[in-house]
Order: sequence, then C-alpha cells, then structure tokens
Amino acid sequence: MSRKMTIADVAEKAEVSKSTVSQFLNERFEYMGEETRTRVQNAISELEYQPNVVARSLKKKSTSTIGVIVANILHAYSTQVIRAIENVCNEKGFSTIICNADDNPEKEKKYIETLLAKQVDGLIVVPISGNLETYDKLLKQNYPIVFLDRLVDGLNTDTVLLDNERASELAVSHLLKNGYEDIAIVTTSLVDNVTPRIERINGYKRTLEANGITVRPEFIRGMELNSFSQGLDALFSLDKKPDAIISGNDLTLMEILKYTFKNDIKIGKDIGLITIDEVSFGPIHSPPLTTIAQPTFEMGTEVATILLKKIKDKEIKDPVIHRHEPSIIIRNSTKKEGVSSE
Amino acid sequence: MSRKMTIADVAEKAEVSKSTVSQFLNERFEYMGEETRTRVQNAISELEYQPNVVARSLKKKSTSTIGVIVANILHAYSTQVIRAIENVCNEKGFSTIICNADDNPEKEKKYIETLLAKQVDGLIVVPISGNLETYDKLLKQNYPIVFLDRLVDGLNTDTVLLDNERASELAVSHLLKNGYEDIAIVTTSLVDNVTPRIERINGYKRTLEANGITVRPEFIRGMELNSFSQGLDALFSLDKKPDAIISGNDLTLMEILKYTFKNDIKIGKDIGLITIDEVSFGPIHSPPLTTIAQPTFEMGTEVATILLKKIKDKEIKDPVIHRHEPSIIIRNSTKKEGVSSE
DNA sequence: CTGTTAGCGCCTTCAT
DNA sequence: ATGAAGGCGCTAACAG
Repeated sequence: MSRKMTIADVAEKAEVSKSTVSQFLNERFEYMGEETRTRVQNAISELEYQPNVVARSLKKKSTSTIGVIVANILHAYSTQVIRAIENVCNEKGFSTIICNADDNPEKEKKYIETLLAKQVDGLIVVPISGNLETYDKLLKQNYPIVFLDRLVDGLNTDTVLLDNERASELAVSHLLKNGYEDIAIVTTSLVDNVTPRIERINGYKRTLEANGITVRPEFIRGMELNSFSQGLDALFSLDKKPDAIISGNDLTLMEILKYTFKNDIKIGKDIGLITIDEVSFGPIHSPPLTTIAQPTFEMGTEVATILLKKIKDKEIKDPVIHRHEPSIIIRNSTKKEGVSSE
Repeated sequence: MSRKMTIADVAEKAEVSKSTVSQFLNERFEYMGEETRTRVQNAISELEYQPNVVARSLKKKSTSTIGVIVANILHAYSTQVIRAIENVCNEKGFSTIICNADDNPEKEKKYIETLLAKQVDGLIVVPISGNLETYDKLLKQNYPIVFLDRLVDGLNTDTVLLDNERASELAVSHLLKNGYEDIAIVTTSLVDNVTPRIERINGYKRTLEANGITVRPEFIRGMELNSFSQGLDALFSLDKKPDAIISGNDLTLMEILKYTFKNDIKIGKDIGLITIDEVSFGPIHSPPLTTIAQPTFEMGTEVATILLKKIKDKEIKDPVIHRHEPSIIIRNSTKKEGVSSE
C-alpha cells in the first residue's frame, strides 16, 4: 500500500522546488521553462500524484463546494432542481453537497452549521420556517446564499420561485372553460405559511372572483399528509360537493389518487383533476393527468448560476426575486367524458 | 462582517493556550480544570466559534465524509438506497457526497478521482463497467470501498445486492400460477452485462425450465431506452405473442406502460404484468401493479454500516457478498379478469 | 524563471 | 492541569 504522494515528492522527483510544482498545478506556466514543465509533468504522472484538495482549501479559504438544503427531497421538484444545479456546478468545477431537511427546522439548522463548518462557499436553500435569525446573520455577513421555491418572511434576499398565482390561475381557468364550476383546492399543511401553498390558494381565490364565482372556504383545504383520508372524506361529504379538484403538489396528488382509487371515484367523469407539478406517470395514468408544470430545469439552472456569480464577484447587489412562468399540459383528467385517451 | 473566529481567538478570550481549547473541542476534559473548562466554554459561545473542519481534516487525515457514486440516479432504487445510507451516516457523524455517473464510465472515473482528491474516507458505488483497474488499485491499497447492486467482473470484494434470480423466480412462479404461460422478460440494455439484468434473466430461464417450459429467446429482450417502442412492437408482432411480461426495472416499466397505453393494450386482461422494483404509483395504477420489491432500506443500511466499519477498523477481512431477499406484492396486473380493484 | 519562507486552522506529543 | 512547538499539504508573496 503506497503512501499518498505529496507535492514534496513530486518536487524531489522532478528536482525542482515545491513552489514550482504548485505553479504547475495552478497552470501558471509562464513561471517556468519548457523543460522544467515537462519534468514536473512526468514526475506527476509517474508518481500518480493527486493534489490534496483539503490542504488546498485550507490555504485558499475556499472549497469550490456549495451546499444545497432542500426542505423535502420526496418532492419530485427537489430532485429535478438538484439535477440542474449539479449540472451547472459540474461545469464550473464546483461540487455540491445535498442535504434533506425533512421538513424539520432543527435538521435544517444542523445542516447549515455542518455545511458552514465544512467551509462551503455558498448555500442554496429551499427554506422551512424557523431559522430566520440564522439566515439574517449570514446575509449580514454577505455570505453567498440564494433561496429557492419559497420566500422567507422578513428576509429580503435573492430568491428563485414560481409565479404561483399564475399557476392556479391557469388551473382554475382551464377547469372553468371545461365546464367545472365547483372547484376545490387541496394541498399539504398550511401551518408554516409555505410560500407556494399560500400563493397558489391566493391565485385560486383571485381567479374565481375574477370570474364572478364566490369562494367557498370549505373548498380550500390544507392538511397534514397523514390526515388526507379524513380531510377528503369531509370534502366529499359536503352538501355541495366539488366537481373538480386542484392538487397543490405531487405529494398531495398521491393522496388524492389513493383516495379516489379506494372510493372508486372516476377522475374526469366523477371529478375533474388538475395537478400542480408534473409527475412521472402523468401521461400514462388513466386518465392522463392535466398538469401545471414548473420549469424546474431552468429554475435549478438559474439559482445555481446566481449563486456561483455571487461567490465569484462577491460584490453586494440589491436582492431580486426571480419568478418563473408555469405552463399547462392539457390531458384527460379535466374532460368530463372521462377516460378516453384521445 | 465579522472575521471568522479561530481557535486562537478562543484561546485568547479564555486566557488559555490553543492546545487547551483543542482538548476541549475534542472532549478530553480530563486534561483541564473545572474552571478552565467553563472559561473555554463561555469564550466559545460568546464568540460563536465554529471549528473549521477543513483544517481539522488536513491534520487528522480523515474527513468523516464518504462518497457515494450511483450508476443512474433516475432509478427509484438509487434514491431509496441513498436515503438509507444518509441515515446511517448522519447517526455516526459522517457526511455523504452523492454523485450520479449517468451510466457513463468516464463520469464515474472522474467522480472517483474528485472524491479521492477530496480525501473522502471511503466509497460506496453502484458500478458501471469499465473502471476495473481503478477499483483494483484502490482495493490493493486497502482503501475502504463497498459495492452495491452490481458485481464487478474480476473483482473480489464486499458487495451488497439482491438475490436477483430469486426475484424472477417469484415473478415467473406467480404468473404461471395465475394461468399465464407465454412469459416474456424485458429490460434495459444488456451490453454491459449489468448484474441484476443478467441474473434476472437467468432466474427467469431457470424457473421456466424447472416448470418444464421451453425458453423462447425471442421472449427475452434487453434494449436501450430509446428503442423500446420498436422492440415492443417486435415482441407483439410475434406469431406467438407473450401473454405476460416481466419488467426488469422501473425505467423499463415506464416504457412498457407508455407502449401499452398508446396501443390500448389492457394490462391484466390483454397481458399480465409484473414489475421488479416498487414504484410510487404501483398501488394506484389501473390496475394496481403486481411488484417484486427489493428491501432497499435494509440494503442501504447494510452497505453504509459495512463501509463505516471498514473505515473504523481498517483491518483486512475476506470480502463477502451479501444477498438480500426480494418479496412479492400481489396486486391486480396479474389477474386476467382485469381492472377490478378488489 | 525558480526557490525560500511563512502561514491557512487545527491537533498532538512532549515538557513543564 | 496547561502550554510550546512542530507539522498536515498546499499556496503565494517575495527574493534571487
């Protein structure tokens, strides 16, 4: 088992000083003769030398690594966005460390600390509520950080997110156009005022009102994942039942589908369904699911790009909120005729 | 913007030496008096001091970080297993860096190098073919590494994987019992001899033969993701068509479902379907999908545990192959009566 | 062009 | 019980 090679070994083998090797590694070839250069090159390959990035990071005070903390990795949105972020980072020679806070503010806090201790150069976070002071302190220090998907109350900073009101506007309009009138919106827990959920409900209300339809509070439901069954029972036991549902996200969709499956409610026919966030089986479900999609790839690309720019320039700019446009994919879950695939 | 605190700042504030602070950080309280200890404690909290793990890693020659390289993150299997790995690591104070090789050996190689340069303490990898020498060298140096899901040809080392033959045995037996006789198996590309695919086909053949059924080579198809459409066309144009299909993995399943959807082939009724690897929509698909499931959580937990043990003990043991038992979840895609949900 | 030097922040004998 | 000193592997002035 060969000992790990260091810059000193290379220097000795190439009969130059450590600094020259270091220059070589950092591609400052101006500082050495042609012949020295090849000697170093050869020494490196013969010894199979690999620089130690830990040592380099310590010296340079920069790790070329960013941290990404997502609120909940179970959302397809998270994984899609992460892939885009990794793409950008890879291209620019940055590594990413992904952390899943599991909707738990404690965990989020712990990850922030671990990542900072690891000296990551910046942070992308899909925030949960509850760590306002931590973020505030970081921002005051001008530490590079960009938020994604959610606004943090009381924080004025760069954020990339969907035009959520527009998302539900698209959904409601499409449902109305297709003859549905009693539209409910259901989503996951509202207790933490998670931006997309709140804004999607606002957009829902606004669009209904704009169409002269009275908003029925009992048609708006935010519930914990484990109480969907009762919640939907309640919704379907109303005197005036909804004839269409907007699902606020993919986790919600799964619960709705479980429910309609169990209770033999036919989507399209018995109830219209539109879901926000594209899921893998959207196109092959029976019936195929009309979907409001986010441009996840662009959003991921943009957060990463913004963060890397911040890290590089480190000049202080005014924070800006980047809204992305949702799009509608019209399929059959919003056709009353039902299951037909055409 | 406050400068980052170091051990020296703490030492000064607490009026002790750097070494004492270091002892404190490493919880060697025997080496200091009660009173010193609280002084240090206070200094740390007042300064909001956070140790720099980069410096610590350099000195200790260990990063408390492991690398995980998966062949393709798009498999649900990857993400499930990763979650289990992260659980174990978190508990033991280790971080994980996840890399997706995208079925590309070059990328895999690059990630190995990057991770080693980052001085990760060990590696978990779902290997693609083509990096045999790299792995071989690492193993010879007794570098901690554990493989997952796939055997590497010509490498004798610790590996955690499914009893793949048993998986297709479960599938075939169940189909036969339910009256299907002409069973095909389709999966993704066979060119790289990816272990699960090969073994699942072997198990399929073996079980058919054990039941006195002649194996038809035209019922065995491994294809690239982008040519499923033609491949399935060919399969369904056979004089003797299959009456049931075993889907080798989740990506394959999506292609099959797209195909049957487009061609209006009714699963269960027109063709039986069993899929290996549980997917999110398995239970709510119409009809619900009979599935061979892997114990992904246990598998992830086991690889991580084995790796961490290796890192800790660093004694050389004989490599062992850990096979896990698949299980069958019987649902309706293997009932000829078709779509009914009961 | 090349080498010398002085750290980066922390840990670890070894003295005291 | 505490401190001094050396060094992990690399970088970056600054000399030469």
